[in-house]
Amino acid sequence: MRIGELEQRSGVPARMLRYYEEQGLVTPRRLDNGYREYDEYLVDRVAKIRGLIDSGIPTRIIGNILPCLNQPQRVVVDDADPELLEILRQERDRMTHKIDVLSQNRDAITRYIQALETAGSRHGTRERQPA
Amino acid sequence: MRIGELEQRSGVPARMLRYYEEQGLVTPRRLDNGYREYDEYLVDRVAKIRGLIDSGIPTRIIGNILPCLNQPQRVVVDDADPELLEILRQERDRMTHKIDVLSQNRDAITRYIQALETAGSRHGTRERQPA
DNA sequence: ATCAACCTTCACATAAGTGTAAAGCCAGCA
DNA sequence: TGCTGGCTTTACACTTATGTGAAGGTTGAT
Repeated sequence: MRIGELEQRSGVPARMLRYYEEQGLVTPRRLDNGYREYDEYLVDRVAKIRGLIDSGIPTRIIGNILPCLNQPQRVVVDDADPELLEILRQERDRMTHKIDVLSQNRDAITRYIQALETAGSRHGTRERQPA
Repeated sequence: MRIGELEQRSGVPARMLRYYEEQGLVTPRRLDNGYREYDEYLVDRVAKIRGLIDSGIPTRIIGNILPCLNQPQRVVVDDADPELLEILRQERDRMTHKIDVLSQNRDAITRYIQALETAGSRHGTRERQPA
């Protein structure tokens, strides 16, 4: 598909898709006329990239972990580059840490919201009911 | 405590502490001589701020959720600003989303690492043993 | 007096976008 | 045939967020 369709289907603006290509995160084939041609699986791929960037993973790192996310569960490289392996382990640990931080803080926010809601309803304020 | 001690104890460089103050995330009292004076609980606070920024939460948002993290579990505002409440709910949901994205991708990385390790050991490569 | 820790301020750096102009491609249609 | 409109291309510049470096000055302890 071309860039416009991918924009529609992935929700990622064409402008960003070109930017991500510049950053080496996606490298679509080119048609004879120079237009970018994207494979089907890239719809999910670019959504995933968005999520990762949004979660504080820099593009430089995302480039490294992309091979882990191959749609057509492709060949794991025969012999592992030990440097890459170490990068992956580090990044896995960093992600675990982010998950912990986010969980803790989300829970704190949740408790705070509940306290506010309780306080609000005690005052007769209109609040959404628990489901 | 002064900025140097906070730098030591929180691991956040003094330069950044001043920057976060500029962004309105911490507002230490001032001594007569103009030096910043930080309360004890800010040691944890600034570490939390670091974690949140690192997890892709912009400072503008962090400013909003800081009240949720009060050390001396302070007064929940008597009447809830419904706008703030909505911001909090949105941010809670966004954080949940980030957690999901990170978890999924971390698991994919973990599987990939294991595949690499297996492939490596099959080739006689030296690898760390499972504990 | 000297020296480290602190102050402000201005400037620079990097990442991740975002705007947009000027041109190329192509399908439909008079 | 040639025009029009929509999609696509590159290229250059601008913006915002998050820092970082360093100059030049003040404070306080020894």
